[in-house]
Amino acid sequence: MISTRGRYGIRVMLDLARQEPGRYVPLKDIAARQDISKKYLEIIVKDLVKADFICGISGKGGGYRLCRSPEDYSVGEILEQLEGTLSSVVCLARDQNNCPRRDVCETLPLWLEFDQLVHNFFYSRKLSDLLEK
Amino acid sequence: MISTRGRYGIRVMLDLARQEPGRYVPLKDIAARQDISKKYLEIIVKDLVKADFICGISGKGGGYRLCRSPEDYSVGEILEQLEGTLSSVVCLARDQNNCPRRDVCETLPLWLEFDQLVHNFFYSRKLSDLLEK
DNA sequence: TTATTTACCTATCGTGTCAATAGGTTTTTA
DNA sequence: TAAAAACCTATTGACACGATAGGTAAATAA
Repeated sequence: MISTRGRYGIRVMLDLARQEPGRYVPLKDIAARQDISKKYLEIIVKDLVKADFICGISGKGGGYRLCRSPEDYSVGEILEQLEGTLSSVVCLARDQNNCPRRDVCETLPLWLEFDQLVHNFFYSRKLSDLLEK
Repeated sequence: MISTRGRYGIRVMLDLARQEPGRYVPLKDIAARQDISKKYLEIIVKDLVKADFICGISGKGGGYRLCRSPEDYSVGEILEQLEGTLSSVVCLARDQNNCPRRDVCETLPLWLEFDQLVHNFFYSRKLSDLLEK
C-alpha cells in the first residue's frame, strides 16, 4: 500500500508544477496549501532533493523548484524514490532475490506479471498528466 | 504490499487444489509441503474457513478441502479476504470514505484508476489459472 | 550590520501491524 | 482409550509509519 510519503510527495511535486516555472516556493506555503505538517514534509522533500527531482536554496526568498518540466517526470519514478520500491511482494523488492523457493514457487509468475503491470501504469503517467483537471 | 497472509493463503489454496477433490488434507501436510510453520498457517486458514473458501473437519482423518472447484475462485477474492483490502491507498480502503480533501484532491483520480486496474487484474485470474504450469 | 527567512540536519516517539510462537481445548476416528 | 486433527486465545519481538522537536547553516532585505 502506498504510504503518505509517496502520496504527499506527489502532491508536493504537483504543487510545484502549478507554480510559475523557475520560481522558488517556500515549503511553508506548500504545507499550507496542501494542509500537511511542514515538519513532516521536510523529510519527504529531502528525499526529493537527494534524487535531483527538486532543488532548494536557503535564505530569504529561497524555497524549492522543480529541476525539470512536469512532462519529464513519471509518476512511477517519484513513487519509487519515496516508497523505496514499487514491488507488491517482498520477494521482488530490491535486494531480495534470495528466496530459496524462487525456482519452485508457483505464485511467482503471478507476482511478476502484476509487478510489470504496476510498473507500466505508473511509469507511463507523467506528472503533467495530473495537472489536467 | 501483499503480506505473507495473502501469499501463504494463495499457496494453501493452490496446494488443496492439487489434491484429489473432496479429500480432506491435514494442515500438517500442507505446512510441510509449503515449508511454512503450521502454527502460523492456522491463523490464515481460520480466515479462509470463515469466508467459506475451505472447510475443515476435526479428528483423526480430518483436515481441509476446497468448498468449490479451483476455477470458481478468483485470486482477487482470496487476497481481499486475507489482506482486508486490495486498495493501494488508505483513502480508498473499506470504511475510509472520510477524507476531507476528497473533493479537491488532485491525485484521487490516479488512485481510483489504479485501484480499478488492480481489481481487474486479480479478479480476472482464477485459482485454476495458477495450476497450469 | 542585523534581523529575518529559509533550507537543512539529527534525534526521538507513540502506535500499530506483521510474522510468528505458545499452550491449550474440542472433536473425531481407529 | 489413545491418537490425530481442527480450533481457540493470548503473547511477543521487531519494525515501519507518521509525526514531532529542537536545533544549525545559508542567504537576503532592512
